[in-house]
Parts: sequence; structure tokens; C-alpha cells
Amino acid sequence: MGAYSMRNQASQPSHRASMNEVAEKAGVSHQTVSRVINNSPNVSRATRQRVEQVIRELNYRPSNSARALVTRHTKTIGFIAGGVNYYGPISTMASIESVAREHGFYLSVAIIDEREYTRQAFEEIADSFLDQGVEAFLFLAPTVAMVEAAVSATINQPRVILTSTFEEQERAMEGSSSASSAVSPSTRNQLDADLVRFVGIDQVAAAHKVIDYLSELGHRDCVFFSGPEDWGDAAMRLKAWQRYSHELGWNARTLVMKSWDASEAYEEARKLISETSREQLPTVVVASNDLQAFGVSKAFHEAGVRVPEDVSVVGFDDVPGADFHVPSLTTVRPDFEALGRSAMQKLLGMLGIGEGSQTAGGVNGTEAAEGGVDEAVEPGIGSELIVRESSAAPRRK
Amino acid sequence: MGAYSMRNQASQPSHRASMNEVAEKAGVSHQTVSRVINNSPNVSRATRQRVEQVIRELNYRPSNSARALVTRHTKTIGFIAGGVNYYGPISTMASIESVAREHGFYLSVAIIDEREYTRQAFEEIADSFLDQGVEAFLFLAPTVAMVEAAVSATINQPRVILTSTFEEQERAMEGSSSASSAVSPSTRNQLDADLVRFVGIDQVAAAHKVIDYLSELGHRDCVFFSGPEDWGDAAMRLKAWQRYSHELGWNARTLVMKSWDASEAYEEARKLISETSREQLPTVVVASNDLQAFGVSKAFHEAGVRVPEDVSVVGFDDVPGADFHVPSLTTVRPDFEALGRSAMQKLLGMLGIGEGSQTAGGVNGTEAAEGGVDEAVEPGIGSELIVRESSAAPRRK
DNA sequence: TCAGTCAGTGTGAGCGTTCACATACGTTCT
DNA sequence: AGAACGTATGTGAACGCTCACACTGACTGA
Repeated sequence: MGAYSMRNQASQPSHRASMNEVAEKAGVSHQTVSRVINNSPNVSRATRQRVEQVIRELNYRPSNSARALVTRHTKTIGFIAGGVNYYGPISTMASIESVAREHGFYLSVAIIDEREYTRQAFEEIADSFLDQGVEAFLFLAPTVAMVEAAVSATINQPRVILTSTFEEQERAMEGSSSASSAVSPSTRNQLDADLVRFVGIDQVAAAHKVIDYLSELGHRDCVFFSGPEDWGDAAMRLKAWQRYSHELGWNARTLVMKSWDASEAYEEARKLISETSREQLPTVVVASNDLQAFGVSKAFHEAGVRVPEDVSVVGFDDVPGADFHVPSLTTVRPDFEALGRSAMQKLLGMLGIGEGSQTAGGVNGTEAAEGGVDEAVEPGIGSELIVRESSAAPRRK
Repeated sequence: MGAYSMRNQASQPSHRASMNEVAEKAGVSHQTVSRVINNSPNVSRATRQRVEQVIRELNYRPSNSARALVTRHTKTIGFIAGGVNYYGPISTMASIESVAREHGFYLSVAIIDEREYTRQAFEEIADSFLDQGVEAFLFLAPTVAMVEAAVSATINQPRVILTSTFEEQERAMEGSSSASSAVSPSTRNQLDADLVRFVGIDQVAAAHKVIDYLSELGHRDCVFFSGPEDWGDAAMRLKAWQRYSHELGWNARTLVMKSWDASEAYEEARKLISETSREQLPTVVVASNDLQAFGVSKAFHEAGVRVPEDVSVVGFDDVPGADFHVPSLTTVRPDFEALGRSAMQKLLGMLGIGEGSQTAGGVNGTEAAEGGVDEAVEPGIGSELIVRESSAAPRRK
């Protein structure tokens, strides 16, 4: 066995063949080998085959480092993700990765706990990505603090920031070319340089979907459980919600939670129940995420308030299991997959990839089939309203 | 503004300073600069400060590519993750990343949909990581097929495979040095070379915890909802479960699901209820994950079978929201964080890092506090039993 | 006093690519 | 026939770093 494994080069564990070795063994120059591996057209059929044969024999792989050294392209994207313990981000990340891979990019990932988040930790990570030589940055920035850090990080590479606060951010960016702006002078250049983009769930559209649906059922008395104020998604969701429910003349109250967890919403709901007569309860509670909705739902259950007969409950996210909750949860499912895809496509666009440029190396039809990189994509990603048992028409109109 | 930004080098966007430029400006040789950035002791205080000053002025960063080219160390680990849509993996991944970062490694991530998994897709990814030049591999391999692919991939780098089937795998590995083995000859070398390790949740211990707990409550009549057969975790969980419940002389039945989702378990539970008289129902249902438990729980609820008064329900994973289910779910919480940490430490150990070796660059006390890289760590990662409302003593003993 | 040591520094080669050229040869056009 | 061109190939220099080694001068110890 040992003897066998020593006989052919391919299975020698340690040594990694170089381009020169291939060239020598194939009787050509290193440059010809280079042409072969880069699919240059100007190589005769015979030579190409000979070289490819040797490449296989030697189990040759081009050195990414050497290549990156001269081309200055590492084909690597740095991805800093916060809030990953919550459901949405992971599907987003999966689609980001998949688009990156389709285009031959590597995804270098850093996960940051948004609870233990510090500016310093953030910059250390960004710094290490800079050391690594990433070509672009992707920030999954759930909290306002992280968005700010992502915006003001001093990097020259293109970056896309995933956050629902994009509307406000973009307004701020437009303002930044003129005088007043919350952005510090040192970051001004990057912003002007058009190297920062935003993508996020369109919270306005989502809020409209929910309210329109509930409105049609006859609801107009509601309590909204908001997520933590320092989370961009929560803030935008709240704002959109308040504005539209106000427009429709609803009686809408808001309870701002400090966390996304079920427990706090549960406690708040208990308080609400105990402080309010049954007749005074809202006809519907809208929560900022499914966990909160679970908590609220549980509190109602324990107090003998029936869902949806007495009060409807609506969540947000459509976490796994929401469909088999008791009662199953009406909720909003954002298109996280589209979010990730859009973010990545934006980024590729900024890198000059995707339109019609040199997407070298056997690209299959997938890209075309999916409509390619749509440059004109709006920042707001859509959501779907999933109606289940927890919502119904109110008893009293 | 433009004039200002041109004046100092640091904010010039495009040009990236090289070591030689630093050397020249500091009036030293490139080698001295190299010594400074690598913390070589043999540099005088004065020189070091001067060089560091210039480094700051020029905003110099060593080129990772150039360095990797000569050292042959990319400081990058390739992580192929399957089954990421389910809850466990993401926390595992977070702790993997954090340990990697602590040791100055980059984590290059690929996510593979275990449903659309093909051998070819897998090998393309492994191949791209090889192209990238990763120093080691980490496989999060939930299904048996992925474990096999991970084991038999022809790579010379160390790899750690995260799977609960480690016991069987390790037995197979031990056997592989002698004649008979399921492993193909071409992979024999790597296996012998001691470059493959396994880490996983200790399903036996977890099963014991659940059964001991239930046993003490007085249960001995049970139905076990198993996960898909082709998932390693499910298979091991099932095996451990069956063996131990048999030992205790339980009346234990098993239903094997095709998926981890709530819906199938829900349907199966309905079937169970309709086919069985109330008196014949088990006193407890143990599910392979929380979603299944939700499905079962819902079916009972709809049929008027009370949980836990009539039947107890136990889950696995402790997904977010399990604590506010109606009723809140008794479940097993595996230590995913420890799983990831252990995997990464094993990998670092194989790379010769962590014991007492040159962990260059300001390592804080964290490592020591956590006990460092414990080489002797057993493959089985522990779990915690979380007792909640869904389980209680059976009415009839 | 002079070899020996050692901290501090410099020199040149080489890592494995790509890039900008230069060269060789065959074909086509006038 | 000779210029002009296109195809197929080769040559050498760069990319920015680390490594092995050589060098300098100051301090040591006999």
C-alpha cells in the first residue's frame, strides 16, 4: 500500500506542483500553462491537451496566493453578520453565499454578537478582513449601532449594508455631499465615492399588508408590540405601522419591548390583560416578531382570552414551527432569500461584475434564467402575509 | 475637500503602500519593516517606533497574498455546512467562527442545501476551497450521505467532521488500517494519516437523560418519533433510544419520519390517535426535534388529548419559542456552542496550534480561562434536559 | 589585546503567478 | 515576392513578502 501510494505523483501528500513543473513536464513554457488554465484562446488543441494531461497527472492547482499577488484580486468578500441568533439572517446568509459562489467569489465570514457588540470588536473584525485582502464588504447590521459602524468604517472597498433603515440612510447619504450630515468628515469620501449601498426588507409594504388585511376583517383597535428601539428593523416597522394605522384612523397603541424574546412580550401582555377589562382589550395584537407573538398568545391563553375569537394575534418572520403553534400563527414572511441575493448582486455590480463583463469559466445558464443581476432592483425586499388560525374577524365591530 | 483628501497619503483611495515604500520612507531596509510587523525582538526601540510611525502614515497593511505565497499558510479554514436551515447549526457555526478568529484564522464558508445535495456539488465546493488554499476543512454533515462525502473527499488537509455518527465512523476508521472497510482504497491514506476527526452531540447521554427523567416520573409506555433515517443525528438518537428503553423494559414504539418538519409528525400523530383508543395511547411521546414535538402536540390538542395530563411530550433542540409554546415544551438542549468550540479546537490541534506553540500576536487571557485546547476532549458533546410544562407523571402507572 | 558573542541591521534569492513584450512561423493580400 | 497580418509560443520582469544568510559594531571575557 505504501509502495503503491508513492509511485504516482498525484497521491504524494505534501508537495504541491507549481506551474513551472507542469511546464517542464509538458515541454512548454510556464506562460503556455498559464494560458491553458486561464482559457486563453491562443493555444493549439494539441498543446492544450498535453498540458491538461500533465496538470491532471501532477494534480496541479494554481496558487491562489500567487495569482492574487499579481492580479490584486482575492475573489474574497468579507461578511460581517450580527443578530444571527434570530431566524432571518441565516437564510439571508445562505443565499448570499450561493450567489457569491456562482460568481466565483469566496465568502469570509465573521459573526458578531449584537448583544456584546462594541465598536472596537467591530473594527477589529473589519481590520482583519482588510488584512485578509477582501475585495468588498457585506454587513448584516440589525441594530442601529451596527449600521452606524458599518457606514463609518474607513474602508475603500465597496460595501453593502443590510438593514431596514435604508430609507433614512440613503437620505443621509444624499445629504452628505453637501454640508450638514451626521456622518463624520473622514467618511465623507467613501460615501461620495458611491461605494456604499443599502438593502433591506420593505417594512412599509409589510406593514401595509398586515393592516390592510386586518382592516378588511374589521379590526381597528390594536396594540402593537414593537421590537427594541435600537434595532433598525424594529424602528422602521414601528414607524411604518404607526403612520399607516393612524392614516386609517385606528385606535392603535404601542408597547416598546427591550428584547425580541417571548418572555418580555409575555409579561407585557399579562400586564395588559390585568390592567384592562375584557371589553377594553384590543381586537388584535400585532407583534414585531413571532417569538413575541408566542409570548402574547401564551399570556392570553393562560388568562382565558381566546385567540382568535377574542383577540387576533399576528407575528413577523414565520419562524419554523409557527405553522404548528396553538393556534397556528398568522405572520409575515419576508423574502430573506431575495434579500441576500439582492445584496450580493448589488455588491457584484459595484465590483463591475454581472452585467455583461468577463464572467470567466463555464458559467451555466442559471444566471440568465434568473434574470441576471438586475441593477435596477429597489432596496426594499418584499414580504408575504401568511394567514393562519391566530387571526379572524373581531367579534364586536 | 478634494484638495484636502489628496494631501495626506492615508486617504488616497487606490494606492496600497508596500513594504519597500515603508522601508524607504523610514530609512531602513524592507527586512527591518518585516521584523517590525512580525514582532521580531531584534529591533531597537527607536527603529521600531520610526517604522511604526511610517506604517501609520502610509496606512500600510502587509499583503496577505504575498505572505501566504512564501509561508504557504493562508490562515484560512474552509467550512462546508449542510442543514443550516435547522436551528442547531447556526449556533455551532458562530462558536466555530469565534474560536477561529481568536487564533487568527479566517473562516471561508460554503452552505449546501442538504435537500439538494449531490456528490458533485459537494466536490465542487471542496475543490474551490482547495483552489482557495484553505489549510483545513470543517464539515457540518447532518446527513449520512454528507458524512460519507466528507470522509472520502480526497484532500490532504486536516479535517473535522461534525456528526453524531462519530462512534460508528471512528470504529470504521480504526478498521480501515487493516483490510476490510467501507472506505475506498484511494482515501485510505488520508485516514491512516490521522487527518480526520469527528465531533458530535453525545446522543447516548442525551437519550439517557430523557429516559431517566421520564422513568422517574413513572413512564414506561412511549412512542418515539424519529427523524429521517438518512440523518446521522436521527439515526444515532434512535439507536440510543431504542437500546436504553429496551434495557429498562419499556413498551416503546418507534415512528420514523421522512422529515424534521412539524407537519409530518402532526399527520402521524393524528393517525396514531385515530387508530388507538384513549387508553391505549402511550403515556409519553418523545420527538426527535422540537418541530416534531410541536406537530404532535398540536394533533393532541385538536383531538382533545391534554398535554401533559393525558400524554407527555418531549422535544429536542430547545428552539427559540419552545419555552412559550402552549404548553411550553420539555426538551433537550445540546450544547451547540461547545460543539463548535470543540470542533475548532480539534482542528487547531491538528494544525499544531493551541498547546504551547507560537500563538503570535496579543492573545488575551480568554484561552487560558477556558482551559485552552483540551486535546483529551471526548467526541461526545453534552446536552441539558430542560423540563417544562409538556411533561408530567402519567395518570395511570 | 583579540577572539567570541550578540543585538541590530542589510542583502539577495525565491515563493508561483500574470503581464507586457518578443519571437517564430504560416497565411493572405497586392 | 514581399509586406502585412494572425496564430502559437517563449522570455523576463514584476507582484510583496519571508527566509537564510552576511554584515556591523559594541560589549564581553580570558
